[in-house]
Order: sequence, then structure tokens, then C-alpha cells
Amino acid sequence: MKDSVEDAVKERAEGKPLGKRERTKINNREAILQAARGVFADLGYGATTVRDIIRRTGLASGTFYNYFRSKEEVFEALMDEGMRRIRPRLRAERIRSRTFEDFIRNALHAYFEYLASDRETFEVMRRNPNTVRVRMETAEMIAGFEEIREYMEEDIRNGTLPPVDSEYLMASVVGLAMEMGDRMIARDNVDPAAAAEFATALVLGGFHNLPVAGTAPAASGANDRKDDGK
Amino acid sequence: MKDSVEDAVKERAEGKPLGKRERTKINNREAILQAARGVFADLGYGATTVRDIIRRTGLASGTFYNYFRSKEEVFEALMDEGMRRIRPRLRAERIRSRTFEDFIRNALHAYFEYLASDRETFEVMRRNPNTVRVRMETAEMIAGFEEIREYMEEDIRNGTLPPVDSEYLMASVVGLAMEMGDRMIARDNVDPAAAAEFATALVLGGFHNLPVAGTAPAASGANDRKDDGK
DNA sequence: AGACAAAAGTGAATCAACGTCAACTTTGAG
DNA sequence: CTCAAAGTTGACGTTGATTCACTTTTGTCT
Repeated sequence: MKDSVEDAVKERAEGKPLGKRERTKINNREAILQAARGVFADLGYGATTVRDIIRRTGLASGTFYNYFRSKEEVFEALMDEGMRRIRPRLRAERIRSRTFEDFIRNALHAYFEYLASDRETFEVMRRNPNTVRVRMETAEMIAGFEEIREYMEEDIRNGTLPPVDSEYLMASVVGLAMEMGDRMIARDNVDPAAAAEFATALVLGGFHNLPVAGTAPAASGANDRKDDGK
Repeated sequence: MKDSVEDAVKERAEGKPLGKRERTKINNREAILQAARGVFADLGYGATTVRDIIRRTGLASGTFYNYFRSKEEVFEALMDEGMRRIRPRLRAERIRSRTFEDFIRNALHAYFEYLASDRETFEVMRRNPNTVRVRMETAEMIAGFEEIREYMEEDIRNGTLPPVDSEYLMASVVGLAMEMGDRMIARDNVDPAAAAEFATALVLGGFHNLPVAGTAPAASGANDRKDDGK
């Protein structure tokens, strides 16, 4: 809520003359997200209340609703944020990878590295007093997964990947990576490289033997995102 | 709430003289679970309230709390129920499977078959007006996963599986199966055999190449990946 | 600088759902 | 038939969600 030095710096750096109003808006939003991260981690998604979150920010309860409509929406924003950080990395790996194998290897490395570096954020999803693991399928997430599937489709077209069921393959890799990621994060010493090696070996060892799909669901309008009115 | 004919039948068959009291207790519990299944499917986990559930049963609100302490606990019971149905099948497959490969193949088949048959229950976990997917890590679930890991450990001991990181391997298979299962269920025509083939090929193709525990490929520079030219 | 309108923040008030409990009903044992 | 125990009921006090009239802050125009 206080204009920070960084704001001024950032502002200058970006050449954007942000007004104070916009700056506090950004700051408040960030403060809420940050607080939410902490509360979710402490109490678990189910147990946290909107008030727990705003209490940590020092803002008034009403202010919360200027930024988010519910705790669900905050959570969604957190997930989106994570996905938005990962996607460009995956895209970069995609670009520098010439074959499907390269891509899988590089992408898995990137994913586990990222996870290890942003541990805090992702612990949100599992942590707690007790047991409810929550995953949110945000637009950003769906798009991210879909992008991966697209890459696979491309590789099928250009021949580095046999014509397998790309939805299943994407789901396999994603499911495997996420579940392994959870375990990795829970370990005492997190070793993303080892996790990546493991996952890579499993996926790459097997993909040649996959049943070839005459059956692949033909991604009707693959890319068109449904506008989720929200 | 009404003593059904089946009750009498079951009672006789089992030789258990259930009193009316016990019968209604069972019936009420079942009614609540059944109602919950429906409500969760209709509204999604997040949006449903305890009262939505009991309303469907015709019982009074207070009665709910004689059976469960919260909606979380009902959900947990539903998950447990699913897991309790699957576990014996997996155990059976385990017994009749002589090698790791057999086990994986048979277990995956069993899992996808089951999922297809009990579609309704598992849609609970994903379904809704909107986007929050909830997974619950119940004791039963953890135990089920752990059991799978045990099997893998055994196979390592008896040599049909190299000494890989069994937690990661279990997590991989579980994550892959669950994520694929979600997709399978969402498809228009559910084909568990195809899904099982796919998953089996992927897992079995790759497990020989997995890094052996303790011997994890010594990523000299964990970060730099082999990137042949480019 | 001063005045004003728009934007954003505030917290008391309202509302919805939770979970409890005293009173009531049903069951089963004697 | 009687009675205590088990179980059900729904009204009630709580807690947290959400709204909104009011205040404060900011940016703009003179």
C-alpha cells in the first residue's frame, strides 16, 4: 500500500509512467495473492477463509472484493500465475528441440526445475491439515496442456513421433509429471535433475511401442479456445 | 428410510438378524452418500453445501451430523468407497501376475475397466460448473498407492524389476493412469481396453531404461542438457 | 494551488450456511 | 405394556461471505 522504491525503479525501467493509483492497485493485488499463498500453505485450501487472507494484508474486508470474487478466484489466479511462468519455458524448449525426444527431455527438465524453484507456490496444492488436494483447471492450464498436445501433433505430422493418440500421450506425460512433481517437492532434498531423468527415461523408453491410433480423437477445432465467460 | 425387501433378503442371506435400528442406520448412511454423489456431480464439490445433500434425502439437517462431520468427510467416504472397490482387484491381479510386466498390464486393465464401469462415481472428481478439480488423499487411497509401491519393491527384490526409485515409479504409473482415466471418461465412447493398452505400452516400454537408484545419471552439470548442435 | 469527479478503500450491516442441542419419536428388551 | 436408549428433528446461536453507503485518495482542469 505504500509506494515502494522498486515501483519507481520499475516504472523508470519500463518507461511506463504508472500513476499512484495503478501502482497501489498492482500492489494490493499482489499483496492479496501473496497472503493467499501463505494462508493456503498454512491451512490448506479447504480451511482457509477469505478473511484469513485479507487479515494478513491489513486491508479491509470489502477491499478483497475489488480484486477477486472469492477464494476460488484467488486460487485460480495463483494457478494461472504458475502456469504463465512455465509456459514460456516450455515453448522455448520446444523451439530449441528438434525431435520429440529432445522436446520431452528438455520440457521435463524445465518443468521439474521450475517446480523446485517455486516450491512454495505449488505446495499450496497438496499441503495441509488435511488431505484435500485441490487442483484447478484454469483456462491458462487447459491452454498449456493443449499447447503441449499441439506440439505432439506437430511431431506426428513431421514424423518424429508415430501417429499415436495425442490426447492420451499428453495426459500421460502431464499426469506423470505432476504426480512425480508432488513427490519430489515432498522430499527432503529436492533433486529436479534426477526426477527429470527418471520421467524422461520412462516416457521415451515407451513411446515407440505405443499403439498407433487410427482412433485419435481429431481435435475438432484444436486451437480455438472457448471463451469462458466468467 | 423404509425397510426394504432387499434388507430382509440380505439379512437372511447373511444370516444376520439386523434390527430395524441398524437397518435404518445403514440405509440413511447410504442415502446420504447417494445424495452426495448426485449433488457433487450437479454442483461441483466447492459449491455444494451440506444442506444441499440432506435436502435430497428428506432427512433433517441435524441427522446429517449423526453420520458425517462435514461435506469433506462425505467426499472422503465416497473416495474411500471407490478405492475399496479397486484394491481387491489390483491385489487379485497382483497374485495372478508372475512378473512386473504382467502386473502392470493386468493392473492397468483392471483400473480402466473399473473406472469405465463406475464412471458416475469418478466424475464427481472433475465435474462441474467450474473448474475446481478436487482430489482427496484419504487413508484408503494412500494405502492403495503404497500397496502398489510395495509390489514394485517386491519385484525389485525378486529381480523382475531393476532397482529403480519405487516411489517415483509408483507415482508415475498412478499419475499417468489417473490423468488418462479422466480423459477416457470424458470421451464419447469409453474404451478401457484401448486406454489400458496405451498406458501399458508406455510404462513397459520405458521401465528398462529407468535410472537405477543410487546410480542416477550423474548430471555433471545438472542444468545443461545434451542438445546436439542447434 | 484549489476544486471537483472518479476511483478505490472501509467496515458495519445483511445474509447464508454451519453445527448444536433440547425436545420428540422410534425401537427393542424385559 | 413400559421404559430407557438410540436416533431424529428443526429452531437457534455462530461464523464467515458479501454488499453498500460513506469516506478518503488520486488525477485533472483551471
